[in-house]
Amino acid sequence: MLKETPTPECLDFTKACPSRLLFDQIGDKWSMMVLTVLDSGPMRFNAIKRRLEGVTQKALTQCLRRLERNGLVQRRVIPVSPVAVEYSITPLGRSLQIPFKALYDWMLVHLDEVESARNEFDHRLQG
Amino acid sequence: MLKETPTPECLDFTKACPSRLLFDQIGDKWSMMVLTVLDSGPMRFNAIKRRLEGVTQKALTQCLRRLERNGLVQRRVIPVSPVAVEYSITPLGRSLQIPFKALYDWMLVHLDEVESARNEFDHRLQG
DNA sequence: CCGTATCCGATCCGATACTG
DNA sequence: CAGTATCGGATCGGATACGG
Repeated sequence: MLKETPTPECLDFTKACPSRLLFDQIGDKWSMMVLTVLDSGPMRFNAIKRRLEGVTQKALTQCLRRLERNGLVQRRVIPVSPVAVEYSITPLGRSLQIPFKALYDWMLVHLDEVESARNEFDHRLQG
Repeated sequence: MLKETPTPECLDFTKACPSRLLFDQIGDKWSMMVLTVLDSGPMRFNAIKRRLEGVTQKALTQCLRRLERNGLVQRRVIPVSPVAVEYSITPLGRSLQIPFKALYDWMLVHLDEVESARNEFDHRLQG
């Protein structure tokens, strides 16, 4: 399975860039909000669902599975009837909140700039 | 256009969460790598394309347009023949690199943990 | 309550062809 | 060189129905 060797100035961002391995998993619509919700404490499935207005059961299930698979969330089945399932954030997931909050804060600070850039761009297309 | 009022404990993350307005725009496959590449200096279209192995012309064009629209990248047409187009990172785009690098560094530090969590999860499904 | 299974339309994405 | 236009397959995402 020989691979072509990229030239030195042609870094293979596709496969080598570690950020891909993260962004692919948590850059989706709900992951970060789920982690934020769980950061306040363990919560059951439908409780999370109620906090994320607009999420469907399917989407939330897939999201929680992926977070669990990546070690960011823990799933615990409580054997009562009907069954209860409690989700909680792991230490790994909690540590991710730090860099994510930096991104979140950047957005709060620069949202106005971004929006005016969008308006200007969209206006140039019309004018 | 009256909206239903969410209960206090039911925050409307869908529409109110500012992180969505950012993640939707730069959480895609190539945006962050484009910004990283441009962080080293202005570059022409095909030069960027060569640095990002695997990107198609269509994907790169769309990505650069979106970054330009959000004020993170500037596009400059140089009127020679055949036409040359130079892309450069804006101060706004450069400032985004700071929180992004925090996320990138988190990944470098915790990649092993994430991967072993994945292996364990995938193995539980089989076993 | 907490899912899984299925269907189906919308959307993405790459490949290809063409243009100034 | 730097795009635009178009097409078809793959994938996403919601709605619905059903099961432990």
